[in-house]
Amino acid sequence: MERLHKENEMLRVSLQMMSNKCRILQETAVAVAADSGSSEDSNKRAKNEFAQTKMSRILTRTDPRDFSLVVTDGYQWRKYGQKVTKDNPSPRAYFKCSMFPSCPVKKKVQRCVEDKSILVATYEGEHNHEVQAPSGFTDFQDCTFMASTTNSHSFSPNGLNLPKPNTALGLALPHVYEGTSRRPCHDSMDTYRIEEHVASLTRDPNFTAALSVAVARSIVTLPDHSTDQM
DNA sequence: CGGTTTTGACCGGCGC
DNA sequence: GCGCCGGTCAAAACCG
Repeated sequence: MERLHKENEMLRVSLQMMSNKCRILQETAVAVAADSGSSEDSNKRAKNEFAQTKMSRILTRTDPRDFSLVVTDGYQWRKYGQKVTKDNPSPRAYFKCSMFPSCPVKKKVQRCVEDKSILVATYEGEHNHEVQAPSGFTDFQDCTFMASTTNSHSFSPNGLNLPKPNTALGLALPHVYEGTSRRPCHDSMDTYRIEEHVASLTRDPNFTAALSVAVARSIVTLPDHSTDQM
């Protein structure tokens, strides 16, 4: 019984967080537009990178007072370098996936020039393993939204091999598109569509309902030892 | 003690 | 060829 109360509370908190994220997503779509126009050179480079390897980007809004370069996404990362780049005074951190020694995935994390409260995480490659089950459901909550190069406008839930519990959330949350091999990063029309899309979603009571279902399902799919005892 | 982070050095690609 | 710049290495420090 107590567990049920806990789960209800968890569901309520999760829903609250999801709706917050929708707001964040809307805010950040604007930030992306501002950021993408900041450097032509980096755009060119980014375009080449996107064309050559499977890359994706996650934008995370953090506390402006928090200067750490940590983007929680369910994977374990080992930092192997940090560098201050020319076009951004904020240092860029380099991470490798440390869950599997053979996993080729790399991650670069840097603060947005325009809005230092936004962390831009660029993922390179694909994980060749499953993500470890998070110690708590909220461990994934910091992973706000993502841009998959393989499926820029769809609601593909697995752009980064996210685990099953997140799949439902992936279906509910749109991905922020930032760039593909065919299209430039500073596609204002895309940003506009994202904003429009998110705005409509946040106003849509059906979306909220869908979120409830998605969150509920994601909790159900988590291993629940309570069933052993009940 | 093992894993992670920090940080200066090094390397390779690219533009001039 | 040279210099700049981004990315990586590796040793030392740090931490649980």
